[in-house]
Amino acid sequence: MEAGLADTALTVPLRAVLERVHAHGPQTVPAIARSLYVTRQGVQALVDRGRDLGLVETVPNPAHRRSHLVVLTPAGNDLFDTVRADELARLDVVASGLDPVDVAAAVRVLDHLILSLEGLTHPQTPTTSTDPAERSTR
Amino acid sequence: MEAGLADTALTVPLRAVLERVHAHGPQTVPAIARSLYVTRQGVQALVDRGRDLGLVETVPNPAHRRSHLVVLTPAGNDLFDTVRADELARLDVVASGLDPVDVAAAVRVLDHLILSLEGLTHPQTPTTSTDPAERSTR
DNA sequence: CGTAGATTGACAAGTCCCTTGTCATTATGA
DNA sequence: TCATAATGACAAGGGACTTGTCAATCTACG
Repeated sequence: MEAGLADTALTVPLRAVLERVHAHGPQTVPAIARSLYVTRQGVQALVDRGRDLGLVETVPNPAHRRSHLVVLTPAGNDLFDTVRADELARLDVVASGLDPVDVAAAVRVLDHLILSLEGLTHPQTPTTSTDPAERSTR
Repeated sequence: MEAGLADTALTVPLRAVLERVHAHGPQTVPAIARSLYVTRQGVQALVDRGRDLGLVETVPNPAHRRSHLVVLTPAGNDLFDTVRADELARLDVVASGLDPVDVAAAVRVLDHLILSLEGLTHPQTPTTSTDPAERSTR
């Protein structure tokens, strides 16, 4: 994945933030942090850099006066689409040697691992858990 | 995995170095670095810390006057065994909900991914490639 | 309605891992 | 033998993450 980011100003964690906003729409910094299993302070630094790069911006949040929503700018959206297309092109080469049945099984295993490890390492609130719809994608 | 290291002086990368030496015996720093896809300088720093902790030591290398071999001390070996046992205990809980057939398929997929991505990102010498026997373990 | 507790923004200090770069020393192979 | 590659050692720097703190805001309950 890093290879596809080489020509851009993105890093892997920053790409993860963009992906999250791209897939789930405007969110607050703490919401992104919870979905990525890191602290809000760390995500805040990534968002700040994304804003400096003109890839994201913060808009008022009707549900909270101080906690703004992070959204993609047109430039950020375009860049993410480009990076994503680049990754998929590389993946096609890799996928050519894979059995779709095996891939489906692998997805089941990894989904189970994510859920199990989530239970092992974060045995608290199951409320803000990761959106299951995010997994099993492609 | 990090959870199992919480009580120890280990970090995830340092654990990886110990695992490599544990599984493949005495090796030079550059050899470990190649197997982990990082630079020898980075591994050298990890080995230095491992030595400070009394977990590894360097012994003369009959094949090279300056490039010593990294080996586990008894303390390092014991600690790794303990950590490993701890991890397996946790894994048993996770594995209870997994279909062995799916796991086997997942291993095939991941092996393919490792090899394919290795080809994509390191399109050079296939000589010092990762030992295939290391994968598909348990 | 008011207040206690939780969440959030903002700022700070610090650690860990990894990178690139350099130079002298040692190995390797033509 | 000699050019090239690999290695050790030292350095500088960056990126990501953590913990800690305090004030402002939100939420829920009495």
